[in-house]
Amino acid sequence: MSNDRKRIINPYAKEERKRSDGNEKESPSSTDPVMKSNKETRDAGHVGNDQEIIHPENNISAQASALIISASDKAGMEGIDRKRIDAIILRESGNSQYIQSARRRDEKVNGRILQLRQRLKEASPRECEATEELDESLRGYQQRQAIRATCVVVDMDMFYMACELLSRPNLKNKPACVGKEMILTSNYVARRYGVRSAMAGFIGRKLVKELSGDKLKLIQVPSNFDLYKEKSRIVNEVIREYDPHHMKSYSLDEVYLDIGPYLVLFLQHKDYTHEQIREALIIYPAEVMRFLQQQSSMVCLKAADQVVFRLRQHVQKATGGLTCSAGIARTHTIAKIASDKNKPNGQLLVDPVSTLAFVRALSIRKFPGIGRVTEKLLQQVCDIHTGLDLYQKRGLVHFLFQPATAEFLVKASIGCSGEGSSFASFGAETEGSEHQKGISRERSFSPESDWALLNSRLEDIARMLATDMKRKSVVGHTITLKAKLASFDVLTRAQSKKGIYIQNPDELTTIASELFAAIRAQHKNNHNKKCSKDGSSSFSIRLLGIRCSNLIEESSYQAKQKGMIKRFFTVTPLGDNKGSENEQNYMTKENDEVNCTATRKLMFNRYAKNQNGKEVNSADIFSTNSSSTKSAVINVDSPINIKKKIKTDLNTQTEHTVDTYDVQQQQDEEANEEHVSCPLCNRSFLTQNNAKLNAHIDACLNGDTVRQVIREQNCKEVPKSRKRQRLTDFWS
DNA sequence: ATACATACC
DNA sequence: TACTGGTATGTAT
Repeated sequence: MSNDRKRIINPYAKEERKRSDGNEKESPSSTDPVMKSNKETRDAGHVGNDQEIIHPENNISAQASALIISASDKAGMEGIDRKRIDAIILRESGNSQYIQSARRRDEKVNGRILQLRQRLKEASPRECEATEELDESLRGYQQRQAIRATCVVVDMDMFYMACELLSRPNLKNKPACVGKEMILTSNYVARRYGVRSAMAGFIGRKLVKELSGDKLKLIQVPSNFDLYKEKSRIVNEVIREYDPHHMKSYSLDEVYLDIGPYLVLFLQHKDYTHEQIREALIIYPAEVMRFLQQQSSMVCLKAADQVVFRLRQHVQKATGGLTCSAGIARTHTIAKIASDKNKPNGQLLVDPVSTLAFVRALSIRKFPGIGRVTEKLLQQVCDIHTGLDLYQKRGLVHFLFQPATAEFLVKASIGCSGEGSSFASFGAETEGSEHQKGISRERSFSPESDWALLNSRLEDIARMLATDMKRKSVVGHTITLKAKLASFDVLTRAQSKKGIYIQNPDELTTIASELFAAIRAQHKNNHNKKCSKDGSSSFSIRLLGIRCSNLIEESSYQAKQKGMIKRFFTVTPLGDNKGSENEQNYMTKENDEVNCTATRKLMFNRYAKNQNGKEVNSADIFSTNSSSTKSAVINVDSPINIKKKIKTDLNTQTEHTVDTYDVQQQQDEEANEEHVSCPLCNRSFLTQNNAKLNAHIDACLNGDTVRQVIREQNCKEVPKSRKRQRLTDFWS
């Protein structure tokens, strides 16, 4: 295990850059303490009850640490005068709303720190020890580790900026960045002045101006995402040749892949050119794992390093000169960390046997998933700063943090985090847990309090989101509205209704508006209570966003919908009240207001009458053979929505009874040849115009039929509104 | 189920 | 002159 323990450090990179961040110092023995007795590490696992690990925030950097973006942890920012930069940032931030909000957030984190310290104080040393059970599971993780380093992360160097530099090479030696109000990325000259991504533009300008003694000015190039997308597409295309099977782009400038299969062909056929390997790779090589295990470790490492070096050259050539950096390791997490080590235009291979030593030497902030806050908590509560600290105090971490968090942290400390995307389970993991959990759109603007204007912005956002959802063919169950006040406080409000999934922009808008109104109401209410004098403080908003989560495939929802509609109508009207288990889900909730079963029976009878007793497959009714009408089906209401409308009708029947059937619409339909009849009212429709049919069914369910059903049910006349009202009006 | 927090680029 | 983004996911209750 120890003979070929060797870390290949960037044998091909042009420049070996000096590092002063202390992460390169010789790491502790890499013999595996998880495997041996953990006696000596146990002692370090508990921070003494009365040990003072509080660092009073007297210096600027500490004060700034959680407040501002002052990462020196970024490539190209080593050895800069961080203190001076932080001081300028703090000063320039002044007392803006933003910085005040950041302070409030930071105070909350400090509160958490105190809370955790208190828990720690009350704990017995015993509780903070690593349990045998924990170490047992860690051994399990380690044993399941991939043996070969085949995971690769390719990260483009200062991507947006580099794209711009292609056409503006003169900016290379001046401090420059992409982005106006918000800096997206900066070049390496600007980074020396502390200018980095996610920094406000005016801060960046001030930094350069001041730190250059007023000699230089930050050049800000507006972003051009079309260009970046195009370059990104080229990069993806190149990288796909190295791993067509699991290559995945994480963002415009980051790609994950596994070169295991490529290595097999590379090693099996030494005479193959890249083109030949690429062709052969389309058929997944069998027994990749076994083959690579049979090769010596050294051979695999060399080959991997060589292949990735070629890949990077390939990318550079194909993009007209964009450089990238890469990490190669046993897991994608380690590869990701490694990709940053020799940036720019470099690569780092972490030998599997050196992985432990590698992660132990890392500052915890380097681990993807440990950000500003977690770093602060770990540092100030547990005195944990490095991967080694994290490992040694794993018992403490388990005691203090939620199980999921603790597991993540401890796995990170032994280099096993994100192991799901390691080669062995890459495919399965990414297929299985790949599905997106949510999708959202949000937009910032200058603080605005005009209600109508805000709502029109909300509608725009809903439309954008609906477009995205349609493109991805997903429908969402939970709708969340997010609003950021002028004070930068963020309020959210969510809603989800059983069995209902949304994609349609109008429905999205409706729900979002309702949620927004609720937020406003609550906010005004709160504010009125606080300021007894006058509650007229305006509700000023600087950001609106909508998010859909609990996503499912559009097609599966369609299938479900069809099934539901069919069941809704085909359940025997004489059956008992219980129905199928599905039906019960949909039917029970509103029994108080409406006798749903009775309603359903009546509607079924109507339906059956119209069909002359012949059973009709609802799928035949609600979809046509046209392939471009996919979306229309979504608009067909689920039973619960129908009931909601019935309920609404009942509640507001006197002034709000709806007749959505449009004369013009009817004429349009009559002018055409091919017709299909509505299952409820028997009116006929174009088969091609699915949207109209669905709109009609919707309207029909809302209007005539339901009204009649209710009338029959209630045995009394429901006054009919003379006024025509469109469906959309009904909803607003 | 939902409000809020954290992280990423 | 102005004056801090957008998207996704996890945690706490």
